[in-house]
Amino acid sequence: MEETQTDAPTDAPAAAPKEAATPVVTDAAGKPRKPHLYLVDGSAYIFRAYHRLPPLTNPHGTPVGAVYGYTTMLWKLAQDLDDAEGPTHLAVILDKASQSFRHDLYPDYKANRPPPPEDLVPQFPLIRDATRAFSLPCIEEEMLEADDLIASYARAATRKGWDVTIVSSDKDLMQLVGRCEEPDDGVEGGCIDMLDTMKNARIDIPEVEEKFGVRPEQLGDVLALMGDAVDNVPGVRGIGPKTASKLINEYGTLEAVLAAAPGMKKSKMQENLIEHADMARLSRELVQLKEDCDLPMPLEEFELDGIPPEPLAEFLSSHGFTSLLKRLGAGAGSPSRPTDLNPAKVVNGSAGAQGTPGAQRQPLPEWPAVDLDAYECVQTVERLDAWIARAHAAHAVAIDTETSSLDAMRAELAGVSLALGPNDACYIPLGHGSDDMFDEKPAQVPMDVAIAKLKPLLEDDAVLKVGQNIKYDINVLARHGIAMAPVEDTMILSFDLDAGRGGGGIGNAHGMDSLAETHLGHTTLTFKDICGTGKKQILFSAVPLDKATRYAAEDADVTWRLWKVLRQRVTDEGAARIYEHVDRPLIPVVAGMEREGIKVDRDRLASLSAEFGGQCDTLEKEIHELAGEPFTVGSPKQLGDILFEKMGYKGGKKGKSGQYSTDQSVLEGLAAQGADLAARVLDWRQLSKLRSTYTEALQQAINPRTGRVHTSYSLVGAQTGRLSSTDPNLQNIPIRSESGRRIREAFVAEDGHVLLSADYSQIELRLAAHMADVPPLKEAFANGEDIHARTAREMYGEVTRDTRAQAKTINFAILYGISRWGLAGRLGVEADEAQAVIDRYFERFPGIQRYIVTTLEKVRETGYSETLFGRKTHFRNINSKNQAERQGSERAAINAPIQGTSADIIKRAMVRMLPALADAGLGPNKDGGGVRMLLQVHDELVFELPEGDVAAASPIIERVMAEAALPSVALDVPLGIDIGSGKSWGEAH
DNA sequence: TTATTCACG
DNA sequence: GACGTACGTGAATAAG
Repeated sequence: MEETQTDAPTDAPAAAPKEAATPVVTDAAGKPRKPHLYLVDGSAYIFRAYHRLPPLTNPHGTPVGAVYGYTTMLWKLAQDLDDAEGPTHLAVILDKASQSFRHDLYPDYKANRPPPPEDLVPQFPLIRDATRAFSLPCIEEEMLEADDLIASYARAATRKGWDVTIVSSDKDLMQLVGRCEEPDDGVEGGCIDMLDTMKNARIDIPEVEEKFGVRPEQLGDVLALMGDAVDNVPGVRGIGPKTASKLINEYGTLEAVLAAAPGMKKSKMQENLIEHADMARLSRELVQLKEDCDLPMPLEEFELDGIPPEPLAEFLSSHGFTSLLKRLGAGAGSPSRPTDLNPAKVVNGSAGAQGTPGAQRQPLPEWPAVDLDAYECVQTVERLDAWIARAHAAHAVAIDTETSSLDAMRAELAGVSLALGPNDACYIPLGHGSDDMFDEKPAQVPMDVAIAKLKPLLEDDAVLKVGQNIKYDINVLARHGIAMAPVEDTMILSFDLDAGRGGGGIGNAHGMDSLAETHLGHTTLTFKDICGTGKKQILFSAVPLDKATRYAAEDADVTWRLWKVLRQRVTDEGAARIYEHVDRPLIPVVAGMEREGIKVDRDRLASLSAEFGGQCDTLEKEIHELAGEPFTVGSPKQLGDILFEKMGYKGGKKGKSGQYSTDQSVLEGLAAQGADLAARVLDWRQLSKLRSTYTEALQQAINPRTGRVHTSYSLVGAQTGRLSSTDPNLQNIPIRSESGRRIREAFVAEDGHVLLSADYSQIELRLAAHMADVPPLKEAFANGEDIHARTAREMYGEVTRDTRAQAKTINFAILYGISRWGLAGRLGVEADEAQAVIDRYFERFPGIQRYIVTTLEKVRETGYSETLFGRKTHFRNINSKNQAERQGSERAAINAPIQGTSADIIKRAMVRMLPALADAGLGPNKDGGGVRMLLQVHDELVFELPEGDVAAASPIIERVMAEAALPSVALDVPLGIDIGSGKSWGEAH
């Protein structure tokens, strides 16, 4: 579609005859042409380009994705010079980052607008560079927004009889579309239209009418009524685009609507119209474009008279835009679009074509209620083909798999549901019917046929697959040979928006049932409703098809709706940076790690189990003897009674349940007083824990099919952004105690392979030193010093065993939000002495105190904390009247930015790791060679690789981890990485 | 189902 | 004057 070649023999995209400027513009054939001014809305463009284009970086590491998009757009426009509709004059208009007269009208104007993403900021000046490289004029004025300059230039040009095209898709500017001017001297008047270069669509009167239902000259009134959340134009509450255009169509103008309001039928809307009439009038002023600005540069200077190739070539090469550079050298040809556009955006632009009118901006009120009877059960190949064809056309499909198990590595596929829009969903049963050969199986498309049909759709780069926890579906489908991509996940969208907010519902805050309730006001069927619970629970494949269709298709339908709602919010609320650049790309990476699994030595676990079990038995007998009676050692209640009632030890503390506490610190206290029984119980507890939680459970966890243990990571498990691990939890395998450490020896590599462990050393303290700006700590890290020793030196002037240990305790206490009592407990001193230690720490490191104060101020005000990469964590109780609750939130809020930034960094490393290894020829291959990433334990990554590849892989792993914050964040401290390898995980440490 | 305890970072 | 004492997790167990 962009193959329109110019026939101009040029070495630049568009080189008009390079002659002295003449008042008459000529076309390629030398015929006079009516001037046509193109006004490019540069600022708006780069925001859109940023969100649509991949995060490219130039050779200097500067992000340039948006600049690249901008450059190709200018190239394309300049190319159109010889087109009858193309530009004869062109200028780029930019917003100057400052106040405008609208802020005087309404101080909150644009107050809601989130700051631009951090990797977009460095691209703003580059936009000017790019414009200059094309030798095009670039206009920006203090106190004026780009829209006003564009309006003023457009009017000035049409008065001269020029045609004008505004290159933008801004709805405010659409007010100008179709404006024509009859100039005084009788020359033919000029008209205004718009061009959306991303959709390659002209916007004229019919397009505006279609979008807003009113003529462009009425649009200002509609915009005033509906308001604008992004610019914070208030509008009238409860009135969206549909209602606004209906009202304007009915009454003609905003003033007429407001005047008629008292006589309208009583309704919430009518009340709002009366109550917010002033807001509507103010909004009208805010959306009014200023058309009489002074023009900083006369129109004539915008004439396109050839683009000198040298500065352009220099610009292109300095940013590594080699394909454009090649075209420039080759003389002609249009710049191509980058191939890997985010399909989500393509879909957003064309959603209206699928019979979901108005499903873009404010979808909620437009959608019909969920209708369980609207869904189709797909039982023939013909119907399956039809759904697949429609999904291809829609470019986005919500998908959900129904299976026999929550464990993706063991689950049997029962069916797949798809949704293309509200109530536009189906269920494709594939494994229904019991195994009883006398039962009649329902008609179904055979599994292998359906898989073969679905595979091209689910692997198509141009079709986005949307799921709720789609990592699960990826892994189920991977076992049927389908590598589903690209994907989006409504659960993760919700997490990146609302972590810590609790979602509103009970239970899993980001689970579908609670999301449907909060965002759609809809109560979904639950799995329990369909399959029952407990002993009577049945497999999904045994559910009758009509019931199964209602449940499964509803899930896909709801997922589709949630996606529309949440995806818009992610863009609007500034969560796109963390979602697009960290969490979304992590999905397939973590899915892959889960499928890899890790080998454990069953025999070794079994013998450890036996050993621990034997020791427990011996201890138990001794304990009963010491107690003078048999009792359940594992019962804290019975143990408490024995110790504090029967044996009369002092120091029993009762909790709120009226029970004595018998936790580790209590038993250690008793043991120190010589209570043998307490000491034995401590040993018993340790061994019993190791046996039941690890040596026994891990044997059960070995997958019979793969012979390995596959954990499941939750990407939304921890409020701070950390992963969590379940079934089994491989993030809490023992290491601190000697007998615990032996369990790690059972995690092993395949023959000829080794396990390699790479972990960030002291990453949270390093981040604290950076974020709180603590020069001595930064210096210590830069020099590779022992950080706790340095802290001791700073605080006490000398480093001894004692002062270092105390410094270490304080360093950690700081990360967790300290209290004098907490520290006193840890240090074994009185609270006032602990307070003195804290004071001393703050005195030596005032940055830390500053960090705590400013972090809490921000959280109290906004309700959330943020990591260096923009991940938000909300704290509902930060202003609670309940002191305990509030202080708990404060401690968590101090910790969250640090723990969360650390989580962001290792996630970024994980996303980059396998591509970096593959680039070095160390990618996984079919015969078990190459490096496989198996586990993540918060600050550690575990790999399995051929013994001979350790030397080649280690420096790459180290570099990717050490540089994971770049280019988005440049830390003041180096990130240290410790690497080790061996036949087992224990050995690798 | 809830509380307690303890494994990890 | 009482509150409850370090952040973030998941699993097993006893007992209601």
